This record gives sequence, C-alpha cells and structure tokens, in this order.
Amino acid sequence: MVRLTVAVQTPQHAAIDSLLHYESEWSLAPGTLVRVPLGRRDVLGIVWNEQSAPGRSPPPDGLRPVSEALSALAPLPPAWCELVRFAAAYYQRSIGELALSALPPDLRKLGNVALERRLNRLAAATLPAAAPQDTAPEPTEEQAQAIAALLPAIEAPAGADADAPPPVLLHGATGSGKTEVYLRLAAEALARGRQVLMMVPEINLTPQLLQRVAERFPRHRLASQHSGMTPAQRLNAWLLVAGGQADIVLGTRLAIFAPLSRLGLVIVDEEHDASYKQQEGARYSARDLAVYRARLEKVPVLLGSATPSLESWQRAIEGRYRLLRMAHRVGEPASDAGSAHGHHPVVRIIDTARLAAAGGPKTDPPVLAPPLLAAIEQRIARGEQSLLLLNRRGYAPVLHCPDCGWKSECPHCSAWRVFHKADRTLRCHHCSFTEAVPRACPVCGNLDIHPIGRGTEKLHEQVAAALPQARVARIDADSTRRAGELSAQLAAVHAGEVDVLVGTQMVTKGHDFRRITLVAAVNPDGALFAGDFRAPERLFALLLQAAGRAGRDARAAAASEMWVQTANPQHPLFDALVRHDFESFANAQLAQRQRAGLPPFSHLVLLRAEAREADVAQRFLQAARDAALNLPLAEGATFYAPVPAPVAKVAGFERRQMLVESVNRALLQRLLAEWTPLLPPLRAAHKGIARWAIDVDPQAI
DNA sequence: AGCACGCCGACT
DNA sequence: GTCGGCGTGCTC
Repeated sequence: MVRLTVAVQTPQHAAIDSLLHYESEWSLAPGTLVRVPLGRRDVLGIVWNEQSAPGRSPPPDGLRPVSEALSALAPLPPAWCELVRFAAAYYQRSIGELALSALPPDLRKLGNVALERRLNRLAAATLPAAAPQDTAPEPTEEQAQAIAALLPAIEAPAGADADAPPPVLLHGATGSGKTEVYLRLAAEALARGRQVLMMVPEINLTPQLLQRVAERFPRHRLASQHSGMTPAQRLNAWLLVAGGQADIVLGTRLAIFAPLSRLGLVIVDEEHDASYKQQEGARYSARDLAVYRARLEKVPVLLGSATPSLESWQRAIEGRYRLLRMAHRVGEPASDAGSAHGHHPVVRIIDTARLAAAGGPKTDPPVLAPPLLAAIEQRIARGEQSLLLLNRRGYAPVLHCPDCGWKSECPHCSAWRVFHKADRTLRCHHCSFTEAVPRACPVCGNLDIHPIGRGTEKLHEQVAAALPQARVARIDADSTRRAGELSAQLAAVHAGEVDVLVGTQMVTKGHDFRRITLVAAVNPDGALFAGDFRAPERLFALLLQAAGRAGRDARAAAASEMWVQTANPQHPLFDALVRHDFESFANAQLAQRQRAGLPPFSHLVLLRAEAREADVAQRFLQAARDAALNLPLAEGATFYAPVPAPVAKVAGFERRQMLVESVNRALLQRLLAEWTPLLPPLRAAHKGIARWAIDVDPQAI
C-alpha cells in the first residue's frame, strides 16, 4: 500500500486543505485523475506531487483507499500541474479549487469505464474531409518581418538549460493583419509536430474565426473552448486535448489550462482585453498566465493588440518583452507616404457643449450633431453603413418624478433601475429585479413621470425619427438575448439590410463589417471621468477599436470616419485618438500612473467582503487589516482603509473592499501567503459575512 | 460547498 | 404519530 496526495475541490474557507491523502495498492503518477471518497460522496481528484501545505494538520492515520484511478486517460502533464500550482499560489486559492475548476464539469460524473468508451469514440471520429484550403494571402512586408522575428524560437525550441524566448508584444493597428501572422506562425509550429494554444477574448471567438482556422489547417485537429459550448461539447473538446489528439486549441481564458503536452506556441489575441481576467472564483489573468506558461514550457508567446495593455506596453519599453509593430493596413504599401500611421479613418471630435449652447436654453440638444447627421445621410445615399455606439442599454437609465423627486432606484441595489420601453419594465442591471413601469409616481401619484438620459433603445428611436428613410437596427445584450439572435442580426448587417446600426460595445469587437464607413461614439464622456484608474485606457482602446470597424481595408479606410460627440473635446485622450497615436497616449498614461504609484509601477490586491449589514463587512475587513499590520512583512505594503465597493449594494448585500498596494511584487506575494490563512478564522469570528474573496491584480478598484 | 445529523410545527 | 424546516458540523 502506498500513500498518495490527491487534490480535491474543497471551498476556500473550508476547515480542511484541498490536498488530501489516500492509500492505493499501486503507485500512481502525479497528474493521474482519480475518484476518491470524501465524506459520504465520491469526488474527482488529481494525484499531486507534493504534500499538503505546511501548517495544515498532518494527515490522520487510517487513510481511506482511492476508489478508482481513471487510467483510460494519461496523467495530466507535469507542466500543467506546475501551472496550476503557480496559479493557485499567485491568486491565493487552494490547489484543488484551481485544478478542478480547470477541468470540464462533466468529467466529474465519469467513471473509468464511461471515460474509456468516450475516448474510444472520439479517437474513432475521423477528421472532417479536408475543406477547401483557406487561400493564405501573401504576407505584407510588416507581416513578414513579424513572422521572421518569431520564427527562430519556433524552429529551434529552447533546450533544457537555455532561457525561454522572451515574450513578444505585437502592436498591430486594426486591419494590419495580425490574424494572418498568428496563422503563419501556427503553421510553422504545427509543421514541427508541436501544438498551438490560441486565445481570444470571449466576444471574439466568432464562428468566422473558428472557420478560418479550421480551413487553414484541414489536416490538423482543432479543439475550441468557450463559454457558449454545452457541457458535453466542453467535455469532448477537453478530452480531445487531454488525449493528445488536438493540435490547435482555440479558446477563451479557460483555454490557458488546456492540458497540452507538445505545446510549441502560445498566442494571445487582443491581449489588453478585460475578459482575460476571470471575475469570480480563482480570479486569474489568462494573459499573465499565458506568459508564465510559455516561460515554463520554454515556448514563444505572442501578445497581439492594436491597443496593448499598459502593463504589457511598459514591459516592452523596459525591454522585457520584444516589441514588434505593424502600423499599416493590409492592401496599403508600407512605404505609402500618405501618413506616418497609415491610412486610418479620419477622427472628428464634436463639441456637444457648444452645440447645446447654440440651441438655446429651451431646446434639448439634438441626439446627433447636425454635421454628423448629414454625414450619415450621405452614407445612406451611397449605400454604405454607419455604426452608432452608446454604452448603455435600455431606453433611459432612470425614471424620475419632477414633483417629488422620486427616482427608479432598485430596492436591492445601490443603482437605478433602467427603463426598458420595449416591454415597459424597470430593470436593475445588477440584480435583474424587474417590475412593470408604474403608471404614476409610486410616492406622490403624479402621472407625469419622465425618463432621464438615453440608452440604446431611445437612441434607436430618435435616430429612426431623424432618418425616416433609413433602416435602423439595434444590437445589444437585450436584442440578442435568445440563442441565434446575434448571428441573425449580424447576418442582416453583412447582407446590407441595415443602414444604421445602433449598439453597445459588444458590436465593436472582432466583427468584420465590410460596408461600415462611419462609426460614431454618441456619448463616451461617462468613461472619461469614471472613478477607476483604468477607465481612460479602456475608453481609448474602445474608441480606437470602434474606429477600426470602419473601412476594414485600405481602400475603404481612406473614406472612413470616426466621430466622437463629447462635452470635453480638449481632453488629451481625444488628441491622441485624432492622430491614431496609441504610443503617445500610452506614454502619457504611464507617466500619470508612475506619478500616482499605480500599476504597472505598483501591484494591487483587493480584499472584498459582502454581508447583509454594511458594518459587518466593514468590521471584517478592518480586522483583516489589523491582522495584516501585525505581520513582519507588512511594512513593505500599504493597507488602505476599507471602503464601499463601486456599487455598494447588490442584490441586498452590502459590499466593502480594502486595497493593498506594494511596489514589490515578490514581497507582496510572501505577505499574502502569510495573510490569507488568517482570513478563514476571521470570517468565522464575524458572523454574517456572506462572501469574501481576494483579488490579486484586480481589474478595477 | 455538499450532505449529514438534529431538534420543533402542520398533515395523511 | 410522521414529513420536513434549515441551524451546526464534518469531510484524508
């Protein structure tokens, strides 16, 4: 009999560790999937290569035996286990929680017999008949240079004692053909028998991209992983990878944990995208883990974006990442003297403050400035399309009674309920609490209650009224709620059945609209002064990406326009936008971040807590802070006082948060390792804490 | 987290 | 007399 350490899923605050011990007749390799008894149930576990955390109670005598080893599947690769171990330590979660959450949920239900049957069926499935080869276009000069820069690391993998190749940041303008670079490099890795991990943001994993990859590599098996898949599809895709049959994994952030054993190249497309950061459970950044994984496995990693994250940009400036640039659109010669930054849509900034003043005090300013409206009419006359962006769905963000001052607040959240005219409801966008719109003010009975502000529904209505000849459509989370609606609406746009498209930012990402030659941000000012320090970075990326929707190729780009309506036209962000100058925007932002001691010049951690009573959450965080300040390492970090979260109450729970900041990441990690074990007992001592979580490198504070 | 055991109200 | 409310407690 041998004693095994097994990682199982136990919750963060459970009194037991997630590494438990069992006995087995045979020694099992680390990474082997097993079923083990835990309490009264049988759970899925992974044989682990290390003992339980020091400080935990030692394993009791009289261990229970492993129920079953899932020997139909090869043990998960050592590099996979190491990635999980690192991620668990870095993001302050248990190994078991992280490891098990990286497996498809349906795997938990499978015994060895069922598993074997499924694997056999998958192995028997032949590759789909070679689809017509995607004709690979001749690379542009810039593309060829980017490919040449990565090629040596793919051709000659780093040896055991060599350093990993440095990460590469590809700063490529929209339309410069980053995907073609990815595909060519992938082809090189595949030709050498290596596997490719290609990650895209959630919204970007469109059927078009999947199809393009599949058509380019008809001889290779592709496994995709994204949240739109059914549990069974997810399981099969994962088994294809774990069984070593998949050559390409194309997926969203979860794909970072794909158990590839012949990894040869990692690609992170739109590396700045916020959806790479997991927002619940283990709050990992798949982009950061991609860089770690590539270093661990000594394979090249390519981070691509038209608007890189300031974190990656700073590393490129410091020389820790290699920077490659592609400034020109495909179809436009790199030597074109037309512009230093290539042919991109002309950006026009409209001062809405002046517009309002000109209209006089009595009249409301028009939704769209007259010159913008005229430009859209021109597009319609030419058979071209326009895209209007407004990052607010619903008809109006709040309903208001002018007599008594009542507003449509949510009874469960510190937020207004949004007026949705289509189904005449008031809906809370935080907790989904929905009621019919009252006929009269619920406080004073006044019949004359008004919507304030504007959402996409109202914009749609107003644009349709202003442009009676136009076919206006709207795409947002409400109009695409049911399965298939999004693709149907997108198809209508592609087919030219729409003249003006109104939408939230969900339409700005990834979709390749060939006929759109005008994009307008109707009111982006909210993001300009949002409390979060990353708001300008996100707005710039959004606007530049939106501009990229217009005139996807160089021929149309020259005639394309990006309009921005703002009451703050003098804001430096718009200056940089007009010049399509990411670099000067990024450098200015970095200078500000450095002065303020914000990331990437410092490292942040948030401790969040939720309770029915605000002061319960507050006292818990205060106690956690006091405990931290007693630790010897505490001097190396700043523990700020607990404050209400940006939305202080959601679904009846008061949310408080506490920020920890340090310039020294290694020290912060050691401090967290000492601090987090103190938190479960503290939670127990503070009755009424519904949830708490540590967020390392939070996305917003 | 599950999933038990454990003591107090309205039903065939 | 039972079915069942969710309050505390444990899981190698």
